[in-house]
Amino acid sequence: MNEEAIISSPIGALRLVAAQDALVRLDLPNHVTEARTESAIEHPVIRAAAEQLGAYFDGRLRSFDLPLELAGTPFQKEAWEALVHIPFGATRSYADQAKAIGRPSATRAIGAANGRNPIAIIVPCHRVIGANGSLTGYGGGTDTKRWLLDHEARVAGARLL
Amino acid sequence: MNEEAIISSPIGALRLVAAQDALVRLDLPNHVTEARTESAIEHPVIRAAAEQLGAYFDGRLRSFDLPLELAGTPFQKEAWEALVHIPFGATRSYADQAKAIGRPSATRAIGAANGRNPIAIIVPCHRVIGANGSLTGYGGGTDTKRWLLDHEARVAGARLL
DNA sequence: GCTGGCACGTCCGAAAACGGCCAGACGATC
DNA sequence: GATCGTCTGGCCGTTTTCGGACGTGCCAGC
Repeated sequence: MNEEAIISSPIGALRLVAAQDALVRLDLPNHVTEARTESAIEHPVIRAAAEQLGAYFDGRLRSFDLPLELAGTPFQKEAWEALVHIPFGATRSYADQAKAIGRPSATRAIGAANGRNPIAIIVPCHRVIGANGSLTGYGGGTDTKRWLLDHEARVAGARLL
Repeated sequence: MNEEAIISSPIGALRLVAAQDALVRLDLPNHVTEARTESAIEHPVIRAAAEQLGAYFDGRLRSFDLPLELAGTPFQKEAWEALVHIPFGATRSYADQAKAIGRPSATRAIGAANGRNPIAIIVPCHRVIGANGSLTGYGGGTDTKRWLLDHEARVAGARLL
């Protein structure tokens, strides 16, 4: 029922999964075990996602525009929804995100929800860091988190010139 | 995703549900609340089931041949699988059925599993009765259970003539 | 015919454990 | 004092675990 594709990126192989007409999942390299060779991409949503990801890594794209389908608890959906509104190149603390959804003290729950974000990068859970500036953690590994943040900072900075 | 139809029968309205290319559910009258009028049956599996049920109630069919999809726990699937092997017109005790799947002492669990049989009549949980011959119980009501058993006994007897 | 003990998988609710946290308190260091 | 680690207690949704209560039963014993 779900269609799947693996594409390469500067941070490694990414797995994209689409159901019907929406993207459902984007796994980071450390969760992509399958060493399947890339094949022709049939699914329109996956193809669009692949293209936008390419532009993102090239520094040509700052905000994604894709149909997403986020499966989770009501709380998780709210949390992920809040993530999408964090601008490219910016960061927020878990407390900020908690406030944004009207549950100022649910900071730990936010951490847990972000950890379950099914669509990495596009739903930018990497832009959420500790209130003291530490990276705290990332499903794809903190090194990947740092890479993404550095990348966005670099691109955002270059644009200012 | 699932297609559904309601057909009439000598014991009342039956609800048939099919998913993809297999029958998924058959509800007995006492669980069919909806008073929907019968409409044209589109789904091939539902149509086949309706035809075979007609033949069954007419005494022309003794064993069903339909693609079934039984959703349940491993234990339940085993239990239901055992049901299908009970011949038309025959009865077994819950203990018999328990032995048949290699768990001789799980008689009460068998009762519970039969009570959850999603496809009545076709998966003949009505052919299982107490060790002492009592009907004990039936999702569709013991009167319906008795009707089905009488019907099968009658048809089976007639065939012997 | 009725009663009580036994057996077994499943469901359900409650309780506890588990995180990608945070603010405040406390020393320690410079 | 200002800054920086470290530690502590509290916070919150989710998951896991656990215990008890069922239910289409059966058998022995009265």
